[in-house]
This record gives sequence, C-alpha cells and structure tokens, in this order.
Amino acid sequence: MLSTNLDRAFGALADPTRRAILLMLQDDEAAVHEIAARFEISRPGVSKHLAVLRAADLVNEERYGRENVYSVNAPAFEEVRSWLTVFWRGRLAALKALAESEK
Amino acid sequence: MLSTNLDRAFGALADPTRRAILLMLQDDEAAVHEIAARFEISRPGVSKHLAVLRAADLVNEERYGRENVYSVNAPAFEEVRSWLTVFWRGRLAALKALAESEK
DNA sequence: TTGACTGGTAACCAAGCGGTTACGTATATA
DNA sequence: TATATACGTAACCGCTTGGTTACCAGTCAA
Repeated sequence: MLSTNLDRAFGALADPTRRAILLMLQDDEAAVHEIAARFEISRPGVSKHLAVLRAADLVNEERYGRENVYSVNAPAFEEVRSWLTVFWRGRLAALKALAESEK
Repeated sequence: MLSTNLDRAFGALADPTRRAILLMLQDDEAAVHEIAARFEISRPGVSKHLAVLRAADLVNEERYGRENVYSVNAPAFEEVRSWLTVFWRGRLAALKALAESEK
C-alpha cells in the first residue's frame, strides 16, 4: 500500500518512544548520542526511531562535525493538526445539521 | 510493549482506510454492511478496521437487530488533539524562552 | 597516524498488521 | 421451519516493525 505523509506522521506518533523523543526535542535540539543516553533502548534502536520521524518529516537533521543534530520540524505537525481540525469542523457541521433537521 | 490509548488512537489514525471510515461516520452513523459497500476491501477486512477503531475507542458500536451500527466517539479525539495541543504549547514556550535568552 | 567517538545500516528475530477465504451464529423473513 | 442477511472471528499469508548485535565510515584528538 502506498503511504502518504499523513499516514507516516500518524504512524510515527503512534509509538511512545518516538513521542518522548519529540517532547525532548521540543525543549532543545539534540544529537543522537544525547537522545540515546536518555532512553533504555540501544543506540541503533534510537537511530531507527529517528529514521521513522525523518521519513514522516516530523524532525530535521543537521550534521555538525561527527554529530547528527535533530530538531522538531513544525510544518509537518500542522498537517496532522489540520486533519483533526477539519474532521472536527465537519463533525460540528454534521451535529448542527442534525439539530436543524430536528426542529 | 504495553500499548496505551494514545498509542492505539494514533495508530488507528495512521491508516487511510480507517480515516476514510471516520470521515464517513462523521456525516452519519452507519452499519457494517453500509460501510463495507463503500470500500473495495472485503467485509471482514472492514470488520477488522472497525475492531481497531473500537480498541482505540474512536468509535461506538450499537446493535440494532442484526445490524451493528457504528458512530464517532468524540472524547477519544479530544485526547489526540490534546496531546498535539500540549506539545504545541510546550514548543511555543521553548521558542519564547529562546527569544528571551537572545535579548 | 593511531585511537576513540559518533552514527548509519545490514542481518536477524519475534510479533503485529492488512488483507484474504472459510466458517459459525444470531436475526429477520417467506 | 427453511432461507437469506448481517457480522464477528479463526486461520492463513506476505510485509512491516521494533528491538537486537555486528560492522563500517567519517571525524576529532593525542
């Protein structure tokens, strides 16, 4: 099945370790070894989570010397929030239409 | 790995078919056979998607005779929106702190 | 230049997922 | 009562996922 940005974003957010990484990056950007130090899983495990977040475009990656520094990428979050907001508005509209029809 | 409500909610939203089902239910509640009629996958396939949405508490299920009628369950969506909102506020706070420190 | 640090990736494994067909059961209808 | 409808679930299949260890390449420092 072909996978869209939105699929990947929601899928990336479905894992608690990845959400924790995002919360950590929300305070400040960090290198991979700094992130790995805060989690119990192995460094390659963290690398794979970061690859998933990168594929979902939820984080940016920048190389400084031998460090790979990750930070939050805001626009991709907007896409997720936007889907939920649109869904919500549609729902409110449906409820309103229902209320009208019951008058 | 133990799976939380939030994990299941984000995971459920990661699939385009399930999002389409939710958009359909947002207009009006529907029985399983009505939902299945609108998708190309088999009815048992739809049943499994509905089971995932149910496990994530994103839908409600109610039996009427031999029909199983599904509808959107609003509170679970609030949990997802809430996580994103809290994340967002934290991020804005971090950006503000950064701006302050640069003065 | 040798050695330590940083980090991606390959290979592997068990578990989960999205789909299918086959089946069982409950309900409505003729 | 016999038949058709509605739906969940089991069994199966191939692919993905989240974790591991082992390895390799690039960069910094002595």
